[in-house]
Order: sequence, then structure tokens, then C-alpha cells
Amino acid sequence: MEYAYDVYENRCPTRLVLDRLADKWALLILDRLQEEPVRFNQLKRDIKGISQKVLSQTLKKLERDGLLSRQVFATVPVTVEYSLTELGATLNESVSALAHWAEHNMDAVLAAQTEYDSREQ
Amino acid sequence: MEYAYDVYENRCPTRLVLDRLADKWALLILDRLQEEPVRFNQLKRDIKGISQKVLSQTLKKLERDGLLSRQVFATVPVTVEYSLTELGATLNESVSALAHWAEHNMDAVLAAQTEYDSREQ
DNA sequence: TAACATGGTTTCCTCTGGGTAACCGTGCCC
DNA sequence: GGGCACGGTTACCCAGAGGAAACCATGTTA
Repeated sequence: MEYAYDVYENRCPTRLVLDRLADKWALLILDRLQEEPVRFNQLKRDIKGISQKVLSQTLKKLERDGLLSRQVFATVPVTVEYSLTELGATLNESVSALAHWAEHNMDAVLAAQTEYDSREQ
Repeated sequence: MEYAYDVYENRCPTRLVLDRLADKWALLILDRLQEEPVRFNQLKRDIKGISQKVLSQTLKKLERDGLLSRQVFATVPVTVEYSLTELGATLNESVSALAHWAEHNMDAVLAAQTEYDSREQ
């Protein structure tokens, strides 16, 4: 089957989507939401090192792209829950694999780096 | 099984690897190399819009991490071929899925964006 | 002799991504 | 009244990513 879009093309709109997905913070957010809906400050605590501003921006963009949804509960203080949409869930396996690949292969990567650095001092 | 690394931790070395992988150009390069080894200028032609500098930098980093290897042939002019290592090939499925996801779901994304923008003018 | 191809490196410059930190509104408790 | 928690937004500022373009060596062809 042929698609109308080609991510290898410079001005293809899929490039914009790839740019959004190919982002450390976006991947970690999508990965974290796989298990369950998570609130803003919980995400901020779990994804260590992300700033409030970037978390907020990234969530907004992912929501706009239809990958996750935002639900507000009228508690006090207000509760906001983020969860994957069906569309977002189609990325689950790939996101997990990519996000956690380094955890499983860190030693091989470190060995490769050491070898590379020793080759060309 | 427990791993020594946790990508959710701020200073975990896996964060550096994730940062390398979570990059539009790196994903497109890794995707393109799945079929066959490819030469520098061929990559530059295929991945439309990438600059020579960024292609060169990204290839070097991916080689250093052990994801791809660089082979020089003493032709005239010199031929340089890039190919996936075994380590790099372990990412094949996830890289393809992520890189081409937008091609299969672009219409849903566009619809979500339109709906989002109409909600909060 | 000049142009072309490969596979880069280097310089320059711009622009924006992202960090820090302050601020906001609401409503609870003390 | 003051402080806190939640879920943000906004202003400010700076480093660094990345584009453009020039330069490099080699050797072949025209």
C-alpha cells in the first residue's frame, strides 16, 4: 500500500510530527502514561529533571496532536489528569522500546564509546 | 529483572543515549540504514533537508555509541559506507515504527489539531 | 587548465529551545 | 491574615544547535 506522505521528504507534514515524537521529554511522558493516567505534578516528580515550563509545553503539543487527553476534576485544588488516547496508545510498544533501550544496552554503548575514543585519541 | 539504570533519573547515563536516539535526524538515518549500507552522499540525498554538517555530526555520534559502523573503500574518489551494527539493528523495529508512524496516522493527527484549535480559538 | 565527484571540516551567524524564577487564582487549614 | 498545594503562564536571558557557505585533498575527465 502506498501512502500520501513520505517522512523522507523535506516539507512533508509528517516531519513535524516526527520532530514532536523524536524528543526525549515527549517519549518519557508517553512512556509514563502507558500504565495509567497521571497528574501534572506527578509527572513532574517522576520524570526527574523536566522543568514545569517544558512539561506544560510538551503536554499541550501532544494533546493538540491527539496523542493524549487532558481531564480536569473540580476538586480543590483542581486536579488535572493526563491519559493516552487510542491514537497515542498505538505508539506504546515503540515508545517503551526506545525509551528503555538504553537501560538494557548501556554497557554495550559504554564499551563502544571507550573503544571509539581509544582508536582516535 | 532489575537494571542498574533508570531513564527516569536525571543523571542516569541512559538519558544521554535517549537524547541521541530521540532525534529526528538520527531516527531517519537509522531507518534508512536498515535496508542496506549507504554512502554519505546517498544519505544526504535521501534524507531531504539534512545539512552536510548535521549529517556528519550525527553519524559520528551514532558510530561512537556503537550503533553503526563506518567503512572506507580506497576508490577514487574515496567511498565511505555506513551500516548498522548488530547493536544498532536491535532498534530496527522501534525506529521504523516511530519514523513512519506519522505517515500512517497523519490524517488523524491533522483532525485532532483542527479540533483542538477550534475548541480554544 | 578547469571542472567535477566524494566525504568531509570549519567558520560565521542567527535564532530559538529551555532553564530560572516570579507570578496567578482558588480554596483549604491554622 | 498567612501559608500551602495544584496547575499552570509569563518574562528574562543565555548557550548552543543548526543552516549556509567556503574550504580541503584526491584523482579523473574534458
